[in-house]
Amino acid sequence: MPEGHTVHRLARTFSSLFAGQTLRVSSPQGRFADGAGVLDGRRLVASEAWGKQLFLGFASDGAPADVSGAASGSAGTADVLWLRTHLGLYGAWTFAGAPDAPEVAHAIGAPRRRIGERDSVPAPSGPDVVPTAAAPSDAWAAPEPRGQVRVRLLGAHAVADLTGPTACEVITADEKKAVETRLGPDPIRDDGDPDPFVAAVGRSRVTIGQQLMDQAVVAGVGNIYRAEALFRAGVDPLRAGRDVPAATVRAIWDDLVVLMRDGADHGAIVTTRPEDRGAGPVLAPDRGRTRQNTDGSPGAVPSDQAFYVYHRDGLPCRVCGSPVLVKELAGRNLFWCGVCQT
DNA sequence: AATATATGCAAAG
DNA sequence: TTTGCCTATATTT
Repeated sequence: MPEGHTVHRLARTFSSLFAGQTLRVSSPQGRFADGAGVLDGRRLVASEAWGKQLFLGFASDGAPADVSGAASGSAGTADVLWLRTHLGLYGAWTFAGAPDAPEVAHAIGAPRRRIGERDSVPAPSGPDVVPTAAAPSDAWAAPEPRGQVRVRLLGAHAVADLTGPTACEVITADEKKAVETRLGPDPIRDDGDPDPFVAAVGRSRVTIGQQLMDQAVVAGVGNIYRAEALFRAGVDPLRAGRDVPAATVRAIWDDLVVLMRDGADHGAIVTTRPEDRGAGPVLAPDRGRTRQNTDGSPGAVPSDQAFYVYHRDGLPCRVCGSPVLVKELAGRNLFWCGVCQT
């Protein structure tokens, strides 16, 4: 459910909460017991995102911290093990922290009702407070895991719980490289290169709508960014990629860079231009569906005005007024305006 | 209590 | 192209 912006935001959150710390790693649910045992007691030295993949690098305790993950080639990278996670449709990380922990969103991932403020619990002042490498400035105990927690990362002043991931495994640097090799460029990453994206779209008869969802073509785009970027570009999702001018494909990339980086910064997807948002409450009847990523702080834009076409089927197009269309394509709902997008 | 739904992916047919 | 999987939440029976 999270698209790439969410995962980049997670990578930043892990850096700010746990960078350089020796972590206790466990699997309360038990399904990741082996992997947790391997990582337990190691030090977090890197936190990276590529598309929807999150990579957390763990060095054996005592290795120098290098959370940028940039110093490849230096001694010490060899013994880094990586925790690769992918949230899939329902995965989510939830966080809780001591009062002195950096402020983070309570939950990042699948839409979750906010449970309240931080789930921090007063220290039991008993002997069973888990000691951590970097001693917390004051006593703090992590809350009990709630639900099916596959992995729990416990640091000096914060805890992160993962539920419902579609992927969760410990891999080597070589295996990480292999995963990255089959991913397309990521518009959020500084090293994201538009050329392979433009080339891939242009050489295929597969519809541009499907190609935007193909993580080997472009990494991090999901159903919302696909629908919204194509609307903003005025491109019919059902057009064959090779029939879309390269300059238009390149413009879509440039737009994705802006939209997705903004999403990563703010924690919410907003694609509407101010002039296209309704002044008052938009007539959209509430169909009981989540309209927007709920991670991070709520943006200034009401969630029912954040999108042009995503989940707006049957409602009037914000630009031309004709009803927004929906169709199932390759198992996912595709939303678009049949008039504005050609 | 059972069912429907979700911003995803990959293996099987 | 279809199926299976991972989970929490809202809606319906």
